[in-house]
This record gives sequence, C-alpha cells and structure tokens, in this order.
Amino acid sequence: MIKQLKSEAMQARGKAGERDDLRQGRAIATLEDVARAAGVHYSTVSRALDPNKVWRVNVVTRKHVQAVAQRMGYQRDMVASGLKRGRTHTIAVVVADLGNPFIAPVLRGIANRLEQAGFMSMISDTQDDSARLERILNHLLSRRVDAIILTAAHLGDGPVLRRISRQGTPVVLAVRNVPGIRLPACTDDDLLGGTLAARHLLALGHRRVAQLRGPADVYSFVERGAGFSKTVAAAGAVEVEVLSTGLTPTLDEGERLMRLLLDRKRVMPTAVFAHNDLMALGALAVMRERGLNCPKDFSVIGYNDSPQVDRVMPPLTTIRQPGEELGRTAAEMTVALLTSPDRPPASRSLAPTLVVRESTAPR
Amino acid sequence: MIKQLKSEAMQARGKAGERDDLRQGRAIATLEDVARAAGVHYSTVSRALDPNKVWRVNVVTRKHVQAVAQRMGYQRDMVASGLKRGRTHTIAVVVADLGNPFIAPVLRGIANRLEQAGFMSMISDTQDDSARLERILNHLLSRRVDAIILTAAHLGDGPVLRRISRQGTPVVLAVRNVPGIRLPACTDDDLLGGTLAARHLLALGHRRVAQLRGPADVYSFVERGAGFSKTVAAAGAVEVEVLSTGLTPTLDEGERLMRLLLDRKRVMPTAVFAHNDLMALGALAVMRERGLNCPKDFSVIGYNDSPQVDRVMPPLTTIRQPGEELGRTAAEMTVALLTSPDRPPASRSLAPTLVVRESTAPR
DNA sequence: GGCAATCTGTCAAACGTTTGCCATACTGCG
DNA sequence: CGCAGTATGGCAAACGTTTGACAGATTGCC
Repeated sequence: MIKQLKSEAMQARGKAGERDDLRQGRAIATLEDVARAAGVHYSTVSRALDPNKVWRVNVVTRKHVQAVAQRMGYQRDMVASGLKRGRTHTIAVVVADLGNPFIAPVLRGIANRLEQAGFMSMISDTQDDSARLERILNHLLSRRVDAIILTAAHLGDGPVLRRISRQGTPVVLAVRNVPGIRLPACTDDDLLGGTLAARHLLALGHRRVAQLRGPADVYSFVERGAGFSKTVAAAGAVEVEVLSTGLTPTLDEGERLMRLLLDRKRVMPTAVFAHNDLMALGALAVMRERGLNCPKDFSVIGYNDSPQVDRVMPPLTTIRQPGEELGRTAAEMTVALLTSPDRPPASRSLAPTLVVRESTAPR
Repeated sequence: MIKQLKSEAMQARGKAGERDDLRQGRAIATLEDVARAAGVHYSTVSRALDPNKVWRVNVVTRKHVQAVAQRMGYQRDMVASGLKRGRTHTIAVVVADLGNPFIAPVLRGIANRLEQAGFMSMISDTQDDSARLERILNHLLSRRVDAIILTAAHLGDGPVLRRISRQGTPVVLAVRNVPGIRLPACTDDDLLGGTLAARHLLALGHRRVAQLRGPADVYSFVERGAGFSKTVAAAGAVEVEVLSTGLTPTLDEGERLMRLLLDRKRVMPTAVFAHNDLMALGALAVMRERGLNCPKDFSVIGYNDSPQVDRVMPPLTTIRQPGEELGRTAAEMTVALLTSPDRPPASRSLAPTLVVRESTAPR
C-alpha cells in the first residue's frame, strides 16, 4: 500500500522535478529539490547518496533517488556538508616558491594521491616569507581544511605549526623538515645528499671547494651544508668559501653569490656545490658571462634534479630528490593521519641519489 | 544602568573567557564563545567584527568586543560564513600544467592581486585533460568558490564552461581563450605573436621554416600557427612542415616532434618555430644530441619567455607573453566581475613582444 | 493472533554565521 | 513632561547538510 503510494508519488513528482530543474535553469539543486522531485524526504536523499549510510534505505528507493539526483545533476554542497561534519575534504598544500621547477613533481605526486583518496588540494605560495606563512595558515584554519601539507617550513616556524596542530588541524611536513618538532614529516635525507655531493667532487680529485648555500633558517640547507662540509673536512680537503643567501634560493641569487665568489681576491675553488639547481644554473650563467668554462675551469653540482636541468648546457650534475615520490608519500601520510588520528604515521626519510652529468669533471 | 551592568559583566566574563580558551586548549573559538566572554549577544560580536556592520554597534562595545576576540584568537569560520552568505572568498585557479615554468609568474600575479582584494586562490591542475577539467569544475562548484580563473581551456570546453557560468559561478579565461564564448578573457594576442615570430625569421633571411605546434584544440596554438603561416606565405617563403602534438606541449614532446622533423627524408627547414619554450628546449636538446648547432644549422624560436630560458645554451629567442601581468589583469577582471556582476568587464588582449637572443641567426 | 524484532523513512536539532526585525533606552524638541 | 526619532543590542530564522531519535509497517515466531 505504502509502496503503491510511493511509486505513484514518484511518477507524479518525476515530471514536476524535471520541469523544476529546467525552469530554474541557473540555481544548483539542493537535497530538498531532489527530495521533492523523487517524492521522498530529503534526509532519505542524503542517506541514499552517502555510501556510508545507504544501508538505511531500501534498494528500490535508493536506485530511484540516485537516478533522480543524477538526472538533476545534484552535487552535494561541500560547504554545508563541511559545516555539519567538520570535514571539508580539502587539504592545503603550502609551498615556498611555485617558481622553483622542482616543486611541480612534488605537487603532482600530492594531487594525484589525494585525488585518489577523494580529497582536493588547495595550493598556496608563501614566497618564503614566514609572516605570509602565518597569514596563510590562519586563513586555512578558518577555511577548515582537513589537513595541511607544508613544504615551506623555516626553523622558526615551530611555534606556529604547533599551535595549528594543537588547534586540531593535522600538519604534515614535506621536503623541508623542522628538527625537534613532533610532526610527521616526509623528507629527503639532506645530510646524505650533502655527503654524496662532497664525495663525488672529492672522487674527481677536487681539493678546494665552495658552497652556494640556501637560507640558514631552512633545515634542508643546514643539513646539506653540514653533510658536505663534514665530508670535505674528513678528506682533508679545504672549503675555501661558504656563501649563503638569506632569500629564496633562485637563479638570481645563484648569480649574485657566484659573482661574489669570483670577485674575492683569494684562492679559488675548483668546484662549487650549489644547494639547489636554480642556484647552480645561476652559477653557470655567471661563468659563461665571464668566459669561464664549466666543467673545465669549475665543476658545478646542484641539488634536486629539477625537470630540465638535464637539458641545459652543460647538463647539470646534481643530487636527485625523488620529488613525485616525496609528494606521494606525504599525501599518503596525511591520508593515514586523517584515517586514524590517534596513531600518527612515522616520519620518513627518502634517500637522494647522485646523478652525474657533464657539469663536473676530474681536476 | 545598563552600561553599568554591561561593564560588570565584561569584567566578570573577561576572566572566565580567558580561562575558557585556556581550558579548551585545542578547539577554536566561535562567535558564541567570544560573546560569552565579552558579555554580549553573539550577533553583536558578529557585527562588531564585520567592517560593513560595525556602525550598528556602539564604539565602546565594539572596542571591547574586538579586544576580547583578539585575545581569544577568534577567527571567523569561513565555512559557516560561506554557507550563510553564499560567498566563500575563495577563487579557484585552474591551470593546464604546473610543470610549465611559464605558469608560475601568472599564478603569482593572480595570487598577489587576489590577496590584496581579500580573496584566497585555490589552484588545481588539469594536466590538459578535459575530463579531469570537468571533474575539477564540478568539485569547485560544490565548494562554492566565488569565481573561477581558467588558464587551461580547450576548444571543446565551451559547453561545460557555459553550464558553470549559467549555474552562477563567474568564469574568467586567462592565457587561453575560447572563440565565440561569451566569457571575459585576458589573453595574449597569439595571432600577433605568431606573426612576430615569422617576421623575425623572415627578416633573418630564412625561406624554409617549420613549426612545432601545440595541441590543435587549444585556441592559443591555433592562433600562433595561423599568424605564423600567414606571414610566411605572404612573404613567399615556404613552410616545409607543421608538426603537431596532441598532448601537453612539454619538453619531451618537443624532442619527439624535432626528431620526427629531422628524420624526414625531405627538404630541411633552416628555422623552427616552437609554440612554447618547453618544446623549443626539446628541439635544442635533440639538435645537440645529433651534433647540430643552433643557431648555425637551425634557428629556433620559442614562445612565452619562460623564466630561465635566457640562461640556457644558446639563450633562447622567444616571443614574450607578459605572464605576471596576464595573471594580475585576469584577477583584476575577476574582482570587478564579483563587485558588479551586472556589467562584465571587457576582454583584454595584451601584446606579446619579440625577445631576440642567440638561438636565431641570419641565414 | 499476538508480540518482538527488523526495516525503512520522517522529524527535527544541530553545525557557526548573518541579518531583518523588534524592543528598549536614550536624545532632542515643543 | 510627553513624544517622535534615533541609537543600540537581542532574537530568531535562515543557509544546506547530517544524523540520532522515533514511528509505522512488515516480518518471523510461538
């Protein structure tokens, strides 16, 4: 009897519904619209459309509701849903510099993995500015993102990150770690990376080397520098100069530092370790401009193995960070954290590898 | 009398409030928490914190409420606000390929301008896939973004875009236009760009040229190709080959196309116009690999003037698109559209310029 | 046939803001 | 002093979804 009534209602409303969504033309259908069109209560529609709740609704009602919803192009309103559930299915990804080509594969790794898990990623760029980072983080909190993947951490960001985390938004560090912070992190082993760079140059016979360092308040660069210096010292070679930028390590900064290095009136190194590929490219540009040949006059080694550095002249020897994998793993950890918040995933450190090309040569 | 009571309440609640937010430690303060702490109704707090409504609340109450809110670290919940107001203050930026270095300045231009206007940008990457684009757009609709800036349009995307737009979310096109669509767009004049490229090569004396084209279903490439071909033909020179990629025009695609070109057993061109810098870089790489010299054997001209193409070997001659300005202008138009939706901003076309470097030489 | 158990759908109260409307208190004026 | 007008704050109904509680109907069982 009820079923009878229901199916009549279904038919009667079906057409009305159809007319409805045509009539409105612009507005987007709500649960209530679908419910009206399907002849059921809107809570039933909500359940019929929620995989975790479908068992509460009869299979024939469910099919019918789903069909109507489909036909009307219903899309759950994530804002309302987010308000009610406290979950927005959005994960923020904060990067230091979108202009660094190395970040693209990381982002791709993150986005693909997150999408697969039903999340959307929302990317912001801090331009390596901590004040901006804090603004962005507050904004994200108020947007109620489910989690934050941060690839732009500076050493001083600990307190802010702890606050965010304490306020209930999980934070996962990627690429750049912050020592001593109790946050899951997925990074490259930069100490090892620096070591590899040094070993390579030493193996080629270089005894006088220099560094073009990234900002001292980014742990990755601290580690790269430390690994490099320690290995060089242990071999009894000499580090003639260590130049640091305080800014985002871009190509321009690489040029500036390289000019500084060449302009010194002291003993010259025979090889240069740049803390990222962009700075290495800058160094190369300055050398070209001064008529110096790489690798004849200087060997140059970069870091990251960014896309395209294998195509420049000379193809760049570099330390490869597995960008996409770093991103994928960070996303993985984030999803794990959201699934079981009680037991946070262990931090992971991926091994970098040496990629020998033509910018380094025996001394 | 009332004032008396209120200020007592203020003091009494002040401490309670302070204890409150310390006690909870993790949760984030709501309007009601602040109201309780300040001894007023939460609607008053809402008004005291909304620049457009402050006039409704007495200056002393306002100051007090603002102080309490500040102290408690209150942040308006944008999700709830978005639900109620229908405005999320979030603008989605959809790009085709984050791996293309040209997009970074565009994004920077957009983000800076939007931030200045109080919006946040949310970036997604379609990987030049229309199906993915549609998924992303639907997602964004359900997230209720205030507007969408699309730099990833294909010719076939018209209907989808019209639907989105009809459903009430403004769409602004940037970088890539779609002819005949009634949507504001801010693009580069690609027809002129192609023309400039051709003129430059012709002026250098080249009479046999070839193109490495981007996908035929992206209007920018259609235009670049048309401008180039027309100019070449008008000068009586010959276009020996036009090779198209169907995929995202990356460095790899550039290499593939260049190999195809060199492997033909027919008359060789003396100059190549690549539809973007990435493909030009690919062409350069293949030439190097085959022992050919640029610009001696072939001149190569790219498009975009992406960051860093002035530093490769040889520095790339290219058509410069003003990336940051394109982004800034698109953002500008979007803000305008949101401010006065009735009268949409006129589309704008920015002029590209020729940047001569060393990858082109007289024949 | 009566009763418990199960199944299915409806009701209504949240989530945190915003905002039109109302009530009160205060101001100025005759 | 009475009254209109204004300033200020509270009330409560939304926004669209989710979900615990409930109710009516059906089933199974003795």
